Amino acid sequence: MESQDLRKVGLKVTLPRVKILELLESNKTSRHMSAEDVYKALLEEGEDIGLATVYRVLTQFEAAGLVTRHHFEGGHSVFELNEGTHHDHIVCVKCGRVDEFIDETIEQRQRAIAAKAGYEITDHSLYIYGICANCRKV
Amino acid sequence: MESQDLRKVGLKVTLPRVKILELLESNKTSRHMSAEDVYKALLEEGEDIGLATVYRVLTQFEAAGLVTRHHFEGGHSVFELNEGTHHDHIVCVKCGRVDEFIDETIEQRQRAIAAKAGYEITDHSLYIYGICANCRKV
DNA sequence: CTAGGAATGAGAAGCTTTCGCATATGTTAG
DNA sequence: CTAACATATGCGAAAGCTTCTCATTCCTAG
Repeated sequence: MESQDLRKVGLKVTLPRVKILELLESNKTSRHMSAEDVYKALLEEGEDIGLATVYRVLTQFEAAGLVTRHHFEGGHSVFELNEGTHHDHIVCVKCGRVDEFIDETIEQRQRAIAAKAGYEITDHSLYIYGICANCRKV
Repeated sequence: MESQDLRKVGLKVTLPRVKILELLESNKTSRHMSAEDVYKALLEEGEDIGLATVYRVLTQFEAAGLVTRHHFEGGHSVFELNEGTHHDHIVCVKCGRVDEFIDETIEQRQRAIAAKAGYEITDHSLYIYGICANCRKV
């Protein structure tokens, strides 16, 4: 029940917010969508939701911890539904395949490094780029 | 001798390219400069180099492997002179300060993760975002 | 030294993202 | 259940960063 999720994080249950959350949860397209992707997907469903609203809602979702914003190359952001567990990404530079992983050792080291440098961590991003098994076969 | 570096990578030796390379190598300001930073620094030196040229030159330097482009939060890029050694970054989200670090444990874990997932690593990027000691004082 | 192709500068244009404001929509008290 | 209020939306305009266009200027090979 999405509306509960929204209420829980203190957001009014409005049609755009519900539709966007449904879309992200439906996972119809990809787990990683740009604001533009979301906007177009909604249009195709016949939902008339403005692009500005998509941005606003995604930003609110991010603030509420429902989604994570990734800064990919090309100067635009993509959003990904949070499903409880933090994870990092390993991306195939040939086919675009994305795998996710978690490594507690790395997490620990990051915290240690930040502490030593005098930073209070707000976020971090780790991307490994490589060629996946499939693409190497060819 | 910068002009040699430029010739080596197949770029004509022009005043803007020399000045920008000198600036990056002089390390006068910071190791990590946005195009705007470079533009302003050149203006202060009395060099009348257009912003468009700065972008063009930095993009060419990137293609030639002289600099690396980083995509930071906030939607802008910063450029860093390549000097052989790999390192990762920790960025202050308030003041934009950037520190660098190397952690062999993390490097090892990354290699292990990639191997397990069947990837052959080509590259990786790790950014830690946080608030630096200075900004937390305020 | 000269000619021709490449690079530059200035401003316009493109993209993503945000803002402002009138209107429409949830929510809550009655 | 309804009404009144605060909040969210939609639209267009605007802001920031980056790229493009094109006339002019600058390297470099001959």
